[in-house]
Amino acid sequence: MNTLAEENYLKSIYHLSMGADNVSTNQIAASLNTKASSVTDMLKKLADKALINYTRYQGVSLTPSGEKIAVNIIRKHRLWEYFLVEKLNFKWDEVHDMAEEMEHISSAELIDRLDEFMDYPQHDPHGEPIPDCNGRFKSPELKPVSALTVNDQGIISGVRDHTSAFLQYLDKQQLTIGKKIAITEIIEFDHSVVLQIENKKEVHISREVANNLLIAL
Amino acid sequence: MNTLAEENYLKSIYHLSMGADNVSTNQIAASLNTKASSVTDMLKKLADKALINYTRYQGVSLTPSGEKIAVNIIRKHRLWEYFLVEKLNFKWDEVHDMAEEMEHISSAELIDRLDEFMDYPQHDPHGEPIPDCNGRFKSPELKPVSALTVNDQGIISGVRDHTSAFLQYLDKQQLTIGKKIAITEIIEFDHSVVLQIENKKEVHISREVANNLLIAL
DNA sequence: TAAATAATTTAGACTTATCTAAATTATGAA
DNA sequence: TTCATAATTTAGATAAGTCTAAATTATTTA
Ligand SMILES: [Mn+2]
Ligand SMILES: [Mn+2]
Ligand SMILES: [Mn+2]
Ligand SMILES: [Mn+2]
Repeated sequence: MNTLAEENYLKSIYHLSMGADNVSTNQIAASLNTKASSVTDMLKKLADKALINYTRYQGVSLTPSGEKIAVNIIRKHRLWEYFLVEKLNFKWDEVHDMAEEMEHISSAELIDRLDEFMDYPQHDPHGEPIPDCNGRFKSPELKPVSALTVNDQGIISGVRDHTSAFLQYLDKQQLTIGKKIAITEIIEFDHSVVLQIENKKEVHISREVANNLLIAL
Repeated sequence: MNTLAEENYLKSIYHLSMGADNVSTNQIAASLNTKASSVTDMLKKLADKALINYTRYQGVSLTPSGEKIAVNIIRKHRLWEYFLVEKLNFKWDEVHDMAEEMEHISSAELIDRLDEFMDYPQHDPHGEPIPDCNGRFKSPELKPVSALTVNDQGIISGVRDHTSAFLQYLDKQQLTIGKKIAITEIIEFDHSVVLQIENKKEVHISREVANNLLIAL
């Protein structure tokens, strides 16, 4: 098995790989709140274990086995988040830190039973897809509200920012996962957006918010 | 907060304190599968943190704050074991190792919600009492079958041995928690015991088994 | 009560994961 | 293309937790 630190590095590299295909030492350091020199040390260790492709100064990518481990950690993270919200009634902005601990519980049998117990949920409380027990999942095509135009409509299906502040703001505006929205107006001056929620309430959101709210068309 | 290692030491000292009131270095080493010298190092650390009373060569006992931490770990261990058996359908011999990991999940809010979700169970799958959120619990007076005499009857309420081998044997004999039993005969030659389960099946158990099966009268 | 033996502690070393400071390599602006 | 700057790696420390081997203290036993 891998240590807790190794698992966190692999997960971080996996997430950072979504953007570019080679991840830099500094990116990893920033995402794990650690120093670049610590990252270099760990990269050597992960390369020795054949979990990453690493050549000095060139950044890293996950090998298939590294990716498999990362996806499994993410599966566990998202299933526990779903459990916390659906079974223990936590709010979607409260569960991330707990799941950061729970994702390291090792038993595969446990997580598969948990998956079954919750009836194989497809998405976590933030709209992220939950990999199945073989690590497979499909990421639906989501667009930020900021990429839509007037009269476009769709369903709120994810968030880019997972901070409590943002999620609580969305709660207050009733901009929660699953809600249907339609774009009413885009203010050119500041790129803020007016939208209508399920044919009722109208809300006016800033460009910042529009950038971080993801819609399935 | 305390490290995982510190928590395991406190829990071990707590359990060993049930017998005598001062726990020895070697006892702790044996229970944690480590070496006496490692234990000594940790005892100094725990004493510095005022979690144990320790003077060289004299063994240790928990301070009130050390005991509070230990009981909390035990609460978490037993609640997770209950969850695994009652919600995820694991067998009582399968859950201990998973709970050893889960007991270190730190959130108190999480464990209190889990407690509520399961409707405040009083005992874990092995019959051990589950401390409430204030650390309070009552240990019922239990006697091993080996301490009973012919015609005594009672309810199976706990086990001394938690190994898979023993628990699976009990399952096979239908000697499970909650079953009512009555002593039919005690064989003097080898101290084995014949007992009747809920007025039906008769089983013959060895002295060894009789010593490890606990009854509430 | 004095050895012998057992229990415990100390000394010194190792591993993992981290850090700061210094050295090296890469990059991009002039 | 050259050099200043940014990114990355190396060197050397530190802390937690563990180990083996040696030293110390306590306990038994004769
Ligand atoms: Mn999360
Ligand atoms: Mn999530
Ligand atoms: Mn247990
Ligand atoms: Mn138990």
